[in-house]
Amino acid sequence: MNTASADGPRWLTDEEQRTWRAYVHASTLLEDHLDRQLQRDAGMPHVYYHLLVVLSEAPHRRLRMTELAMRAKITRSRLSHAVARLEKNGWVRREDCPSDKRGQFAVLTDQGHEVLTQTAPGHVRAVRQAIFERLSPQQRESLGEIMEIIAEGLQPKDAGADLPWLR
Amino acid sequence: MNTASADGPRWLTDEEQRTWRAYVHASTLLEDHLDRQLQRDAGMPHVYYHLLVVLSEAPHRRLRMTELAMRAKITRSRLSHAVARLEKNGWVRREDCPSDKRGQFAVLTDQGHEVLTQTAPGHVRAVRQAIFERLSPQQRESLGEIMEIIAEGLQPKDAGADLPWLR
DNA sequence: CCTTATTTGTTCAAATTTCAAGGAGGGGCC
DNA sequence: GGCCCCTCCTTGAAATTTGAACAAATAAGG
Repeated sequence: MNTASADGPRWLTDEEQRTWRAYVHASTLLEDHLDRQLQRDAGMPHVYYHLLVVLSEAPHRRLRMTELAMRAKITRSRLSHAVARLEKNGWVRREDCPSDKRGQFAVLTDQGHEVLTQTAPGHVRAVRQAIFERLSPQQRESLGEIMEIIAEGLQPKDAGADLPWLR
Repeated sequence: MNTASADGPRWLTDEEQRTWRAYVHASTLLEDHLDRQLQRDAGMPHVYYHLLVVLSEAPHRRLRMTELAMRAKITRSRLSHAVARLEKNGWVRREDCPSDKRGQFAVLTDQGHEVLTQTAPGHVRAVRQAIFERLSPQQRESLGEIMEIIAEGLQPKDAGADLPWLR
């Protein structure tokens, strides 16, 4: 007595309920945990750290603002503020785009790269301790598959042109 | 050439790397998605909505602030601000605790309960579409187990007395 | 060329979150 | 009672995020 009503607002089964609750708790605690760990050791929240990571993997460690926003799954507005803050820290630099006068590149500075290499081990350790060390091989595999499915569903995988999820 | 170095900063395997990235993307997109859905349909972000849900499940729809903070996995400070906001909306009311003059109860008002029943179906639909509809039965089961493990690891399950994770 | 959309990135104000105190009450102990 | 320590919750300021609005530049069509 919990599942469906013809077409009405189907509820969640008890197990789905439990699963959803567990997800919310885990993701809340984890993001909190990482934010604190990184704020303490790297002086920035997880989102900012992730921006540096994405930049570090890009060719010449630089990316157009919009591209960076897409890869980090955040809005352009949020990115503008974030980059402004990271720029003050000297970890990122802005550069004009020659071919498009509207465009801006976000560039990871040497200093930014340095912070990354200094703090990456600690961050990785935190992630490993929180997740991988606790899961069986099958669970590790499942988690990856599941998260890719969820992410794909929330983001038009054929995006690039239209990005309704980018506001 | 990616796993370990005796005791040094072990990295993540390529697969762990992919999994972690997928997790970050999925959780970011999902939280964003739900925040927008609820902000639009219920006039509040997901965290606030969750507070109302937790209250609605408590006896007499009331909980001590600290207890509510623990169940919602947020800090007391954050909760104070949140309840102040929900109070302005008329969805939550504060009440003094008779037995402990320091204590406060957060009580879900009828109005708050009304908002919840009105918006719950939409929220549930969003969750179902984003997660359960896309996963196989095995995956649904795995997800629950995995998230419970992660949550448990991040939160001293025998807590109640000491809550270092609560700042 | 000109006009009209679209895209790019920023900015402002409001909302939310974090972090460091702080006020007040409770409880143990002498 | 008096003292000390801990808990409960709030507060204020700074940091971050959101959402709407905007200027500039580009693209598209005629």
